[in-house]
Amino acid sequence: MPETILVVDDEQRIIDLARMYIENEGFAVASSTDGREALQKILNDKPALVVLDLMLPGMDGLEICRRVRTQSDLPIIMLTARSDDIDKIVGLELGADDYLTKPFNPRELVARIKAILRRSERKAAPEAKPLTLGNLLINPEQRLVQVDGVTVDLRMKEFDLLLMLAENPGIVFSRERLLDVVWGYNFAGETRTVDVHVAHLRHKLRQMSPQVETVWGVGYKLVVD
Amino acid sequence: MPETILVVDDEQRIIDLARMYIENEGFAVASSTDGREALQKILNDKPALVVLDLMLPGMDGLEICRRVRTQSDLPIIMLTARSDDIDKIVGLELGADDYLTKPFNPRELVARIKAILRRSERKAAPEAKPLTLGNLLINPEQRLVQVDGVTVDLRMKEFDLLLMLAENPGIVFSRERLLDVVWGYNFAGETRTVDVHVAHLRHKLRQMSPQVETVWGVGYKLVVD
DNA sequence: AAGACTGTGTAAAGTTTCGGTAAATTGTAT
DNA sequence: ATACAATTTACCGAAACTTTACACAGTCTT
Repeated sequence: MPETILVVDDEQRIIDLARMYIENEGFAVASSTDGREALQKILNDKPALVVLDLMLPGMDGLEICRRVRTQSDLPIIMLTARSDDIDKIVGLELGADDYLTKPFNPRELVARIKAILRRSERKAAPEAKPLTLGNLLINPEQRLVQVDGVTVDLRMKEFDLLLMLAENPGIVFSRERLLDVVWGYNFAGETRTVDVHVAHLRHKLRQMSPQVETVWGVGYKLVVD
Repeated sequence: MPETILVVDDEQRIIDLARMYIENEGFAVASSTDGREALQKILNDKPALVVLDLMLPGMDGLEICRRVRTQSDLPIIMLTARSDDIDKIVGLELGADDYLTKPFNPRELVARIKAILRRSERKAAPEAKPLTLGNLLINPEQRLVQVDGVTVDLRMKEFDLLLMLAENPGIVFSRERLLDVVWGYNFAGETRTVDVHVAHLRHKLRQMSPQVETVWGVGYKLVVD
């Protein structure tokens, strides 16, 4: 399921233009021509980012920006008609993430959307410290795995899966839970996928002292013995 | 024990960003989003330097700066949203040591922090000392790179990229992270840009013993073997 | 012990990512 | 303004990885 970008502008023409380019990049687009309605949609559609015109009927962009900011740090790109306005907005420091003057280049808009999402999507990596479990060593920031000092090559999903299990030894995770965490909450595929990666892990980590155990009918856990 | 830099800004996003790069240079980071709290922390945490946003809730940056100055000559770098403001501040002569306009380049911020600390004569943290890794030599001050004593011509981005990787050998960096550090956090472009520069590096540094490795689906790292 | 259900292993199909080349764009110096 | 250098974008084919499919093996229930 693609991420949604909410575009708020009183000119339908602008919305259509933006929609064309944004959808072309694989995002979904929601839109509104009215300030109040926009606030509603922010709550309902849970957009990943809002493109917000300064001048709006209902409630102006500044006010919306301010209100959103009291609630969340949802990324906002402000559109203004005159470049003077940018100084004004920036001066107010109400926490928009970027600014663009009309007429804007749609490609530029898309580039900035991507840049901001790239930044804000950075997964909070809580534990970056190396981790030892029996003869297993995991260094998250190097994405390095060793068993008895011997480096084992793991692929991305294998590593993420092992890390998840190893950070919580003994804890049972359902396949659904593992999909949520390792694959992302919007993963649409089969839970069986997890099984395959567990199989790969077991195969590559034969010599590992903590073992990936199956909890029948429930999921998997890592046991340290 | 590392020196502490106190970062004061009302936007948590900015703080997080600054923290990432400053800590990466071996400093500790304290932070505050509120003016009054900041004054407290200056007393408690005894920072070596303060990065201070002009606009703040609680008490604005100018006032804090003024108060600190009555007590000590703790180095201060002021952040402002508009370049106009700098003239204003400088006019007030309240003795900040440097100024930076938002959006700022995090590398630039770090560079100025180091410059000021160096100037203020305490033995500053990890200096821009030459760096050796296998048969690779990097001298950041001269922006000089040698492999087996043979100088290699690198372009600006190539050098910055290599330096980032070489300062943290073994650590995996996502393209996003590299864009943030080398290109600046408001770079609005493709992540693939990184790939091209990595390709150039590999081509120019065939003989280098540490190698730039691809971590599939994640990013790049420099491995020393 | 049979039947129903859950998990494993293997391989093929599908998808994404990456590296290289070249073209387009931007920046810099003449 | 023009030429040259550096950076960024575009695109394709290859490689790496992921997911699906399916037959078989194991486990639990009655």
